[in-house]
Amino acid sequence: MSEAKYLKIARIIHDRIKDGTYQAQEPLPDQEALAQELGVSRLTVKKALDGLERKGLLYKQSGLGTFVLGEIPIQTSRDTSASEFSGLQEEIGKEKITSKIIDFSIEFPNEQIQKNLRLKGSDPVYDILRLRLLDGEPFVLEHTYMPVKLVPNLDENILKASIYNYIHQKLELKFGTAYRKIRASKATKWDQKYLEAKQDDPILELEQIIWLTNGQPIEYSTSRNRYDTRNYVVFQNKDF
Amino acid sequence: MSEAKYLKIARIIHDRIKDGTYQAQEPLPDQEALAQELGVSRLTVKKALDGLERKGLLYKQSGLGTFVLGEIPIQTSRDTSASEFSGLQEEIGKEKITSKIIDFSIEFPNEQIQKNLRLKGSDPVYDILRLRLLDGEPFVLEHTYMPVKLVPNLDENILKASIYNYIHQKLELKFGTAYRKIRASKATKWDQKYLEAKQDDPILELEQIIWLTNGQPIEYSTSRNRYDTRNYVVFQNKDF
DNA sequence: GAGTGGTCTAGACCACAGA
DNA sequence: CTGTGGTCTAGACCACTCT
Repeated sequence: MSEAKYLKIARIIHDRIKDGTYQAQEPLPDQEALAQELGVSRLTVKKALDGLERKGLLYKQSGLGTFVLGEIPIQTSRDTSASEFSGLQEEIGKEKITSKIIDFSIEFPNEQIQKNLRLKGSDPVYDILRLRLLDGEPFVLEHTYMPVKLVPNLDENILKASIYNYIHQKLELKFGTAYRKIRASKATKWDQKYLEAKQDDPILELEQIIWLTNGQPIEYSTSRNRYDTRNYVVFQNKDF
Repeated sequence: MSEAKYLKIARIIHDRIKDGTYQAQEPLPDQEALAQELGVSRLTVKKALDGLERKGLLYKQSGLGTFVLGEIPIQTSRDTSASEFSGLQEEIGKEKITSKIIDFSIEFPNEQIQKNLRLKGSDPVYDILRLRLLDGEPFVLEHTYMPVKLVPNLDENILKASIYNYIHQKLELKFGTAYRKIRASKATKWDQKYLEAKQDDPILELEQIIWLTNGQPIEYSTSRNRYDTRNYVVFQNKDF
């Protein structure tokens, strides 16, 4: 089975919401009817609907039905989901994002990095400082630590392209979970130099640890964003 | 049935992780064994584990087992989940949070508010500006719009206590979904006055729309946080 | 009472990891 | 090959909403 049925069903219903077959604020056919129509069990339909509910496309009311949520007024195309694993290139587009390597070295981790990446002092890490540019304009300053043993043979060509592509496609590693902390902070001298932030410009900072599906921490990083070009978005649903 | 079985099972396993019965990085008993022990079907156990996985307590590896993730190094008690509906009082504690009402009026909504709350121009809204203090120190400046028809009889006593308590317990309304946008911005004169922010202090801003379980928007609000006392946290899991 | 979504079961088969 | 989690089914009962 190449793809789970419930994912196919979810895509079908997703498409129907997008193309207007199911209208905003209007109810979908009930789960049993969808199950019949699509040739699966009701539970499989429910699982598909649960996924779409988490994504914010619909909501369910026990006893009443399943409804299309409709457009979210404050949502814009510039919003960055805080719940995605994709790198900047996949998120925004390969053509638009370029990277400048400011620093790239291999070192032994200090105590904080050891703790965050669950390493010994003798396990070397990459220490990567990259400036990411959007249409040639400074966008994000990323400081990334990764264990060398998990990401062998990292080089400048990969850094200039996409680390995530290398990890996912070449090394075939999969991200499992991430803990992300978002805060505002003052512009440092580096922000002023590389992001071309003014001294009193705020910075939107994201600090995160990413784990592989096998529970190993693979990345500890800090992203400093220009305040005028980026925000993070969270969609929250009861129960989830 | 007062509470779903899978929620009880989840709590039991949660407790076992907390009290060290299941150790970090170690596997839990397999789903079938847990099902036998706890007297439920395997699917019910899986549902409980799925919930704990979303919360970040454990991760699963198909073919291998279910493992305890363990402590998250960068997590602190000050972290505010960006995925909760609770108000400040429930989050931080009734004793520590006080509120000062800066402005409280009823008005007809402008176009933006009409769109965000899905209202007509003739549907009045509350326009509430509150300063929330933590241990007497300025903490968050909240600007909230709510439809009058959904939240009748709001008054200053409620605003000084907890709006969310009133909505949930007195009106018995339930929040269903929320779309939250987090950004950094510069301190305005109001931030300087009420939050006692300096002119060049950054502000951590959260803009959100909250919907009830029946799909009606009940709140559009903007929270301006002092940068040195608050951050938002997102936990992300593959598939979820 | 009728119709909806939520939960739960027993049983089956699949995909995947490791010996 | 064995053991794990992932998916799927058919059928059942429950809680909830509205008429």
